[in-house]
Amino acid sequence: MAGDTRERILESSGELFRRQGYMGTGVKQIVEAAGAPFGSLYHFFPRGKAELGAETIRRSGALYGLLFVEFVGADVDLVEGVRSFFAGAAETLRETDYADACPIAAVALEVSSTNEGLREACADVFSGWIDGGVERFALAGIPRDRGRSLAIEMLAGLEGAFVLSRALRSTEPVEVAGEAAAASIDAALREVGVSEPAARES
Amino acid sequence: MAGDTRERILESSGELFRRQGYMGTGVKQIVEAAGAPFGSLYHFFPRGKAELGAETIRRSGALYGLLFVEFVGADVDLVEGVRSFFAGAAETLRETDYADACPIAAVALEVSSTNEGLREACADVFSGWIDGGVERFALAGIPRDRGRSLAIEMLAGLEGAFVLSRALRSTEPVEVAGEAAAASIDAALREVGVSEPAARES
DNA sequence: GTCTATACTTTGATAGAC
DNA sequence: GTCTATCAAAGTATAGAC
Repeated sequence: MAGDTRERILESSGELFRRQGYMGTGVKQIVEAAGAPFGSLYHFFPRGKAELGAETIRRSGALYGLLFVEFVGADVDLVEGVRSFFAGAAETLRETDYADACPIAAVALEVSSTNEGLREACADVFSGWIDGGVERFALAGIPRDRGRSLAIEMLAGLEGAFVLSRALRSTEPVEVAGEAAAASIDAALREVGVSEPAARES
Repeated sequence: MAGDTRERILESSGELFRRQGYMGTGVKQIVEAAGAPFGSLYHFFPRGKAELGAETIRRSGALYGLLFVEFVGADVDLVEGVRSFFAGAAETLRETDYADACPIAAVALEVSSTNEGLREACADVFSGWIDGGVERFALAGIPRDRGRSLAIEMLAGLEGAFVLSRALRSTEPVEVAGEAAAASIDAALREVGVSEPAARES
């Protein structure tokens, strides 16, 4: 089908950026992993690595956002959903030998001070994730200003835990961060006056 | 004095790795920033960039650990010390145009799956930071097993907030993470039965 | 022992054959 | 339109002058 190799290139670059970052991944490595001829990259992405990088960040970011919705949909208990999301992240780390964590964090840290275009792409992804969290928390009755702090706290805990877990080769940080996030959300629900979290949502 | 250029090289590589990561920083850029002749690098670090990288990680990590002790020493209130540490991190971000955050996180994410030697160096630094946190918390009466979770939670919050703050060019995540860490530590102190946190420590 | 000039490899990118 | 062969530049590392 048309656009197939283009999609495979984006998929490969996503996996490689996640593991090695932007600067640590060569375009030759990307096309090889995608099983695509070298020239295809510049056919589909005329502006080269920078264009591919920006699109990869936005695509990977959107997909990861969907993963969160899958675990913490409007139909499941918020706190339990968050718990299972972090548990799933820990499981993925174990299964991939601590390679697959956040799809864009490595790139974000590399480029934030050196490549404005890619930095913006990362910022847009993070902003979208935060907004998504705010909306989900609002469904559970948490006001948006409180929800924003909560979403940032949860996301920061997850991102930092990924850094630690990958370096330490242990899921402990992700597990600890998951419990912390669950506790904070639970506390916020109580503040708002939801004694039984599930009640309001079902 | 002897060893001066060697120290300057380590200092420059530390600053550059912090901003651009390991793969994004060339050895030529390092010696230029250090004002050192190119050959000096291989004189002081015969095994090249990898050796320099490992030593830079351990040195930068140790220095950053000292910074934490400076803010959260045994003589200051634990919760207030943590608050001021995060506030100082936010101030540094603003002052450096969101460049100076964690000295090793960018490197850690890049190398954890591709360079075992550097990954180990990062893991040792993170472990040292966590242990330092556990000890400081123990001084405040928090049991070591609880203190370990607390230290990991605080560090993960900080690291993740750095990722977000640099990409978003906003100190909001670091401020939110600081409040969250302070709240968790405060809660842990209450669990342990310290109604007035400062009392036990002074 | 310090450093400059050079070697070798890999990188991102392109021109042009099909 | 798809891809192979090649280029210029930047990367790390080394050899050898002083």
